[in-house]
Amino acid sequence: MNPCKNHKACTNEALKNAEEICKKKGVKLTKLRETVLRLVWKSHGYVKAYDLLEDLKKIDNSAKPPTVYRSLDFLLEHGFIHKIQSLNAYVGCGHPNTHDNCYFLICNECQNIEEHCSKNINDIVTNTSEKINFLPNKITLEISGTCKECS
Amino acid sequence: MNPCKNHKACTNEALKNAEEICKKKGVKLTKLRETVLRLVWKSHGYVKAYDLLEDLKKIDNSAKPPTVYRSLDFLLEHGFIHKIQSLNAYVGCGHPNTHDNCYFLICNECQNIEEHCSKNINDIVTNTSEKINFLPNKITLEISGTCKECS
DNA sequence: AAGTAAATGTTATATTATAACATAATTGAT
DNA sequence: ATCAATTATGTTATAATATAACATTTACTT
Repeated sequence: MNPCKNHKACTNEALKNAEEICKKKGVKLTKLRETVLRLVWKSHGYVKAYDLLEDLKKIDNSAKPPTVYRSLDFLLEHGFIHKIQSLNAYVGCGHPNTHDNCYFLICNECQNIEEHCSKNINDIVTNTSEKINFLPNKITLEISGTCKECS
Repeated sequence: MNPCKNHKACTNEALKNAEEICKKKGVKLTKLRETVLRLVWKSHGYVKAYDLLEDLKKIDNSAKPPTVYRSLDFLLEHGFIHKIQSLNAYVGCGHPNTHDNCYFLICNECQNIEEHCSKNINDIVTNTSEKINFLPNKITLEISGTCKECS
């Protein structure tokens, strides 16, 4: 899954997108936040907060849990990463301009995560919910299984 | 949401179902497991593991985290409860014989959870996944929002 | 009754995340 | 440029969630 030809390019694009969006929004992608985003993007797999912390410590030994969680919070808030609830893990967002209607395919073998967006699925969920007068706010859809390459 | 007329009846039915299914499967719904299941069913809302632990301690002061988690594991394994991944919480399953294709509507106001099943949603997810040769194994679909009564 | 498997008890610790307060950097108004 | 305010980061401590490892008890099988 996600056999990207050139992962450095993926990462750089993600970083560039984040920069642009921050600029547009008037928020700051500080050095720390950028570093954390880069670390999240070290692969197309998911990363765990305390693994990020270990990675950060290699750069700045004084890093502590809040260092990581604050950056993660910022990155989540602005849609540069997503949290995978079923794994307590984080993954970079490949299309941070439109982070609606997303769901995640999680390969149990290679740990890679593919983010998909489907207005279709989103509409069905929304319609079904509204039929019973439930007003949906946030949809968490995570599908674990085995990806093409691993099966 | 879930304005059940008689929650005692809900609970008793859940307990009865669990008993029957255990009998059929040849597994044991021990006193402890039954107690935990009853505690999970104290409402239609979700419960947190350490709240259950507090509840259990009122009955048996020697209860400890593994006491709760082991029972939860058993109840999860046999489909008597579900884990709500986005909340790290647990909720009773209202129809434990057929716990496929389920998703959860979580009201942010009243904390109640309604479990729904839709072969429709499940099929769409499955088809969409398979189109890209992803073999789905487990689908986590959790929708938080506001229920009819709370909106 | 003895042996085995399953369940529970118990201690300790791992993992994930946040609260609370201190300091530093940045911004914006004067 | 300076001060005040805001934002970001540093730091210490601890809360919240979950499991590992081993001991004991209970239940089941023969």
